[in-house]
Amino acid sequence: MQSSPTPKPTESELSILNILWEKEQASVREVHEALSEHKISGYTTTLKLMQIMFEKGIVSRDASSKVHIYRPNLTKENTQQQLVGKLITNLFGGSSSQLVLQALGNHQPNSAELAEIEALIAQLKKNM
Amino acid sequence: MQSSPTPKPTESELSILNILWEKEQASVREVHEALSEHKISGYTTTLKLMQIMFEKGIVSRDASSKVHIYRPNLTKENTQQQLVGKLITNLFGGSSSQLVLQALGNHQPNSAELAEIEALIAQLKKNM
DNA sequence: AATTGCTTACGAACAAAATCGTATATATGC
DNA sequence: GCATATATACGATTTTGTTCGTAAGCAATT
Repeated sequence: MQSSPTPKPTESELSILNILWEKEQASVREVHEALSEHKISGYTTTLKLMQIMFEKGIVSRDASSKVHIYRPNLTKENTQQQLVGKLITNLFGGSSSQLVLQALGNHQPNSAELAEIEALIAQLKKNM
Repeated sequence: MQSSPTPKPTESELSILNILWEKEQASVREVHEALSEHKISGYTTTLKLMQIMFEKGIVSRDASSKVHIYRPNLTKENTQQQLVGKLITNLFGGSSSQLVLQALGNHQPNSAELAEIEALIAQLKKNM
């Protein structure tokens, strides 16, 4: 449809976005806390990253109180779509089914998930 | 099982790997030629990238003749697996089915591909 | 042997991302 | 009012990736 309004987030930015998506909104402190579960880096590093994301337009923030509150500007769904699309193009020769086979083969879903996938496939076949 | 022996290839490196996977092996000139279809950059840029990939262990090369012949050290399958796994972890909360639904929903496969996917699903169900 | 045309080697410049230290503002409790 | 704690701002550094210019080697042709 149209080109992406914001450039692809970096890996660090993605980590932060994941937290913002989960919490809906958060202060730098909260993000940093959550981030620290998996990664060790200074508070000001997280701060700086989030400031840069703000400059890039990846997040917005409410600066009306001392503690700024950040919100994601990208939806998780759009970002997933963008990155999956890139992966399909760059590594699967544009074939989504190749990606699907790869994903299913190496990360077995449970039966409920399988049912969901089957339902979607049935849907797709109906619309062909 | 064990951590990745080679670090994740960059995007440029991935472009080169794609060509090497297709050709099985190639000189810098051949890679550069193929690369030029999509991207414009100097010959020495491609050369340098491939030299760095060699230093990183991503490719190996036969330097016995003047024109060095490069080969990929990573298989396409392993690299796909690695990157898909990362995507599932980083962006789909570890749920492969979420990725699959996303991929199928936004990049409709044809009926032959659908059949392939259904076959794999049948296989998976049998083994549960 | 000199020129031409290709090759690799290598350093340098540039850009982007990540990290952190320090300065400064502000609110709270004494 | 002052000290303390916590916040943002911002510059500096480091690391990684990308790009290219230039040098040097080598083979073939003249």
